[in-house]
Amino acid sequence: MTRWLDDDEQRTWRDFLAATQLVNEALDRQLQREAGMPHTYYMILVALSEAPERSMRMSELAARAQSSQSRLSHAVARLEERGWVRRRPCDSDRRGSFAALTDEGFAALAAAAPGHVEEVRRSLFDVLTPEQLGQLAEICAAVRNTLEP
Amino acid sequence: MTRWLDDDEQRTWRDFLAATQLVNEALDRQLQREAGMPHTYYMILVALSEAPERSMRMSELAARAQSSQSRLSHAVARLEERGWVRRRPCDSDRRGSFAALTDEGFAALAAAAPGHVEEVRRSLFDVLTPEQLGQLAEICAAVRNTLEP
DNA sequence: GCTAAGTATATGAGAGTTCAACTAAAATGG
DNA sequence: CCATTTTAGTTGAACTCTCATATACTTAGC
Repeated sequence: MTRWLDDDEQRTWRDFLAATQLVNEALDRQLQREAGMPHTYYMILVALSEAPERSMRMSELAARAQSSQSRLSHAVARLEERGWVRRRPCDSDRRGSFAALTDEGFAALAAAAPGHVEEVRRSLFDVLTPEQLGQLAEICAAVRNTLEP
Repeated sequence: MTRWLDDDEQRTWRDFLAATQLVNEALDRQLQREAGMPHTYYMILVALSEAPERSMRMSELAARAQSSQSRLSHAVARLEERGWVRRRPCDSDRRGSFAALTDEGFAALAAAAPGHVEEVRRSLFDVLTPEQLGQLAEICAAVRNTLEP
């Protein structure tokens, strides 16, 4: 009944798990060490920094930062404590709220970005040939398009 | 100074993050829902099940299950509470200890495996062409060989 | 309009992870 | 040998994540 993985598939799967975990751990450690934040927080700041007025509705932000709403809510609470983000109510829909990046938050992001990009290159881009990078792009796009709601 | 990512690289990077996260979340949800354990626990059980006598030193187990020692220690404590794993001291090195999969643990693993493999296929293997799968295998192996200690 | 259903967000508890510190036992090396 | 350093493993605290639930508002249906 079950279509088990053959040896090749097993190896691919385990390499996939190992590789993606290694990349994610490298990212998280670098950001935690040099910027005092986890990667998920960094993604939230990035998303906000790219929005008009550096401000966005919470649900929109959750989507862009690839976060669940609950996770985002907790995270923004912490970011607010640090003064990096501020929440404001939404006028047109009184259930909603906006999260806005503060100047301090933008500064923290700007300070973190170079080290982060370095790490991204070190742990992924520099490891692959240009051809492999192209292949990876297509593979990830395919997965994303299939799995994303 | 900083070599920022160009637009193509940005897109690749974000697709990579999204895709790997989607796969990991799918795995974790499936296992949590149908087997009551996170994927990290599953990996521990798998590693043990493949060892001689279904038993292994903690450090070896940490390496095989891609876990930090601390994480493993906590996890095995929980697995012990469930009766899925048992710890025994090591004779030849009295600092060390073995973790052994119990029959109940093996049964839990056997019960979880089919649904898990299904999910692996659904969220990754079935999405890709055979060619892409080969490419992914090489990419992941390259990353692993570079980043792994 | 008024009720029912749906949406946007928050919140609390429980569980897992990390990091730094700690214990204990081996290996190293004068 | 004895002192130092390394290794194996555990532990507790702080933090993040998930899941279920709660709240407040909005939209639909009648």
